[in-house]
Amino acid sequence: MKNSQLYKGSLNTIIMKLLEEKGRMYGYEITQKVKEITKGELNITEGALYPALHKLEADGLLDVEVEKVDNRLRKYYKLTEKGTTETVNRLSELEEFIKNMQTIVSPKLSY
Amino acid sequence: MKNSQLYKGSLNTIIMKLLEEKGRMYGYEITQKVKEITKGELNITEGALYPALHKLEADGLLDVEVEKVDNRLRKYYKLTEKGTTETVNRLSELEEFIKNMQTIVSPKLSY
DNA sequence: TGTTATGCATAAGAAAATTATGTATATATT
DNA sequence: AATATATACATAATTTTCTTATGCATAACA
Repeated sequence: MKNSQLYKGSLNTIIMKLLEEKGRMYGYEITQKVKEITKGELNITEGALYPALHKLEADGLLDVEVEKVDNRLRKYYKLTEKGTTETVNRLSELEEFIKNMQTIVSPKLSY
Repeated sequence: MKNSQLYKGSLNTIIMKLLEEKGRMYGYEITQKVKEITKGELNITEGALYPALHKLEADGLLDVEVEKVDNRLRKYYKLTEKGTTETVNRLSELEEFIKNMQTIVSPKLSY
């Protein structure tokens, strides 16, 4: 999704967090939202996004609702109950991950 | 390297940062250091570590010195000049990444 | 009328990891 | 003495995740 490979593995967490916040979103909306939040730094490609959404759905973490807006198709995704539970876990993992990476970058008095 | 897939893509940066700090380290030492820093949360597997070290060396970012300690082989790695320069870039990318992920997790007043 | 934006999708390939082995020495345990 | 754990390296097969390229279709803008 970007030149920096650091974002590898974080796409699912990003999607789930946004859905937790927004309630429901469609694919293209997610790419635009992330671009906005990161001030253009992170551009999620369709080749990464859509397979990710399909997998999350197949795993029972997301539900889909298809709607037609302005004669164009939109697939709205939202978290299932299972997905909501899983999001809590993912987010605490993310916080731990960030803490650990910060410790590695700026070791302070830790080691 | 762990159950959480978030660490995917961060291994090279971790290695380079540790080498920048320590001067030189050998593979096994890196795994132990990371385990210590992250309080057991991040366990770098050999299958990830050694190919990563070999690639960094092949790319001219690391140099190796082989030593025998206690009748056991050790391969000490250190940053080349090119590697040191590249580490600066990687670390600023990491900081940007962390900032972006924090914004996504806790949106504050940003959007 | 051609480009950009919106909106979805998949297929081929690359990159980076996991999992499973393999070799070898040193130390601790039973 | 035998066995398990720790130290220290390595690679091969497979999987996960992403990039790059391509495809279809409508809307808006220049």
